[in-house]
Amino acid sequence: MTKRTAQSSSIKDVAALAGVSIATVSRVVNGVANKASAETVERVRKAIATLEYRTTSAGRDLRQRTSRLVAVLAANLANPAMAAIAASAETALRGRGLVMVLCDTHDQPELQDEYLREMLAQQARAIVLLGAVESPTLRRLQNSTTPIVFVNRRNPTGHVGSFIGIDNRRAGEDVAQWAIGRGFHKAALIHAPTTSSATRERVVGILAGFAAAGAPIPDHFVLSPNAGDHLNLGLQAAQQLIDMGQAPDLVIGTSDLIAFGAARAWREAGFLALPRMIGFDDSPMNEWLASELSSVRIPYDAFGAAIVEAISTADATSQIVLHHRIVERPWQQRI
Amino acid sequence: MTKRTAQSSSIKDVAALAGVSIATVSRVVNGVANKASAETVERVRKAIATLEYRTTSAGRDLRQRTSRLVAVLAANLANPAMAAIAASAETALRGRGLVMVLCDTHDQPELQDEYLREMLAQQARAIVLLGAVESPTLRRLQNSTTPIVFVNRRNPTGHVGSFIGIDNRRAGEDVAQWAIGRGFHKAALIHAPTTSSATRERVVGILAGFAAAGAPIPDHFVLSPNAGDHLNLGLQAAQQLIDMGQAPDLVIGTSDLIAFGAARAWREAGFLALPRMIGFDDSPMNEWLASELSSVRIPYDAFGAAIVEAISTADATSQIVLHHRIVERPWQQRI
DNA sequence: AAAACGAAGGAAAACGTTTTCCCAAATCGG
DNA sequence: CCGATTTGGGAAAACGTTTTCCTTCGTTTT
Repeated sequence: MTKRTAQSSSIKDVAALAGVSIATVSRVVNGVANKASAETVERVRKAIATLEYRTTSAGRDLRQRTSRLVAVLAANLANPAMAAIAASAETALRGRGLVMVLCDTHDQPELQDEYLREMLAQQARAIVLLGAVESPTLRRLQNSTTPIVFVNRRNPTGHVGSFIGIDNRRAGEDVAQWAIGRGFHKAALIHAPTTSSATRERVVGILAGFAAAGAPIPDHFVLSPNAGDHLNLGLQAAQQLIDMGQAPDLVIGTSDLIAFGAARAWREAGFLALPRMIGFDDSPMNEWLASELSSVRIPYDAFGAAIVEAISTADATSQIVLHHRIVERPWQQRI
Repeated sequence: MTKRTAQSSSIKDVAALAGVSIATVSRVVNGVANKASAETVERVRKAIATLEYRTTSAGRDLRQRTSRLVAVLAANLANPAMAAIAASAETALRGRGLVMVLCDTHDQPELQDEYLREMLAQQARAIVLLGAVESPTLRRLQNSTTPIVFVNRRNPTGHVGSFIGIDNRRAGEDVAQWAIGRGFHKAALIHAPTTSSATRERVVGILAGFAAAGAPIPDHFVLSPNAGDHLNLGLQAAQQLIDMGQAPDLVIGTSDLIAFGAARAWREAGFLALPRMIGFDDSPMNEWLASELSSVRIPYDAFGAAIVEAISTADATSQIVLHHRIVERPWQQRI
């Protein structure tokens, strides 16, 4: 008689069991004030508990023309720092009743566009670009009503958009000061292509920092191969340095991955003593896996809250600056 | 006059523009045969392109009582190997028009339950448990119609469920054989709690392998602390070994993270020469970051396709065994 | 005592699809 | 050339919500 399938129950079942209309159930669920007496609320609550009722999101989304989904489009999930930020975002979003959909754009404009379109069709509540790349659909999205948040890298289309990240220029300067203060005088800088604002600002900061101290990095110590991911990029740049017979006393990578790649070059070349290295991002695994790499730590755990704040506020140009700090790891001199 | 807001267009707009009914549009979109003439299809196609129409998922989901969402509940996203599997899953699912929702359960039953309930309310098409843990809701889900796939770890509730992973027991035996073949005779085994089938089977395989060769690992070389994550677990176990004055010539960890933790213990204790180590999983980063760790490689890239296959088939007990192989990395003897 | 108001709650519309019935026209089999 | 089948397509129901109007009381204000 009653629909007793394995299917979960709907608001109608709850209404029937509680002896009220579905409107009332909805209002109780959503906590609308002054719309139900204490006893009614109680009865509805009990019915909900009995039937283990949970709002079906499709119905809600359809009616409200929006969903609980928040798209997080990450440039590279293989980067543990990005994965850590994504994890932080997921926790924070859930705290607000939102669901994270995570995609890896592999830094490819076409893939990013495909995801953007798909997420619009899903009526995503907001879109978080964790390392955005310039692309047509992104450009067309500027005047959409869907909140877009740029994390780490600024809006690459030239328009100003909501941004969350550290002060990269300042971080670069800090690294330069740190290097000078520690007495390094033959630093090499390996950086990724400056298409991303993060890399660009870091490079500018580093060079400015050295220049201000009267110790500029010579041109032939600044390398920027354009091949492949950051790991291979660091590898190739370092091989180039080695081929040139250069022996820097410090290698600065604009990301930790670059530093990892560089380290591999020296290892493979058979060097026993690697130059000291410093990178950016400092993933949680560094403490365990890269115990000799110093790094500029970005506060991954703080990103989640910042993202939630950014998508909650109506301001599409809000800028949230998170604080970085240099994590210096001891240098193990091998005998 | 016409609804010309920033909102995206609906099936009605397409129908109007193409001069057909919404039913026809729907059929064209979904490729229903024998329901529209070639010219009609063409007209509808053009209208769709003009309006940049994309099906609103809420409407479809509501009608079909299911969604395109596939929930992936990972036990620990900080583990690069899990992140790699998740990335592989995402790509494969997208190829089938499905959307991945990624959650981190932190190996906690309560959190896993919370996610399970949420995903059921979302009418998730399927649920992928990437490292499941025993929990009440999971148990109650046994007779649900939603496909559930267990990856890496088998169904912890005792019921048999769809499984994807390597042959862990066999992998354990392979490691034992490898160790014996390489002449190690003072191996230490550090393993996580055997609540997970993966760990359990690996341990059994390893011990059986050594025993079969007449070279069993002595009890006091088998350690299984129960504190914290795998990194700390490895650290503590290794510290214990060091405190006991033991100097194994090989450390076997049931996961790479355990090996990383163990390595840290020796480093922090000031040892210049670490014991050789072998772990399980072999994340893509190992090649760069852990160039001396040998490991049993699981084929991360193969997981995506396997997951798609598992959730497509009706068989709720399908078992997909992926092939592992030992990646041996050279041992750099430091002078 | 009348008027005004707030509280409690129901009826019904609307959201965008898919899909089941229909029906008309065209094609086919004999 | 007639009945049967196929092809092409429309009308409308249904999916599960939220929310806008109403309506009915009971209470407060004049």
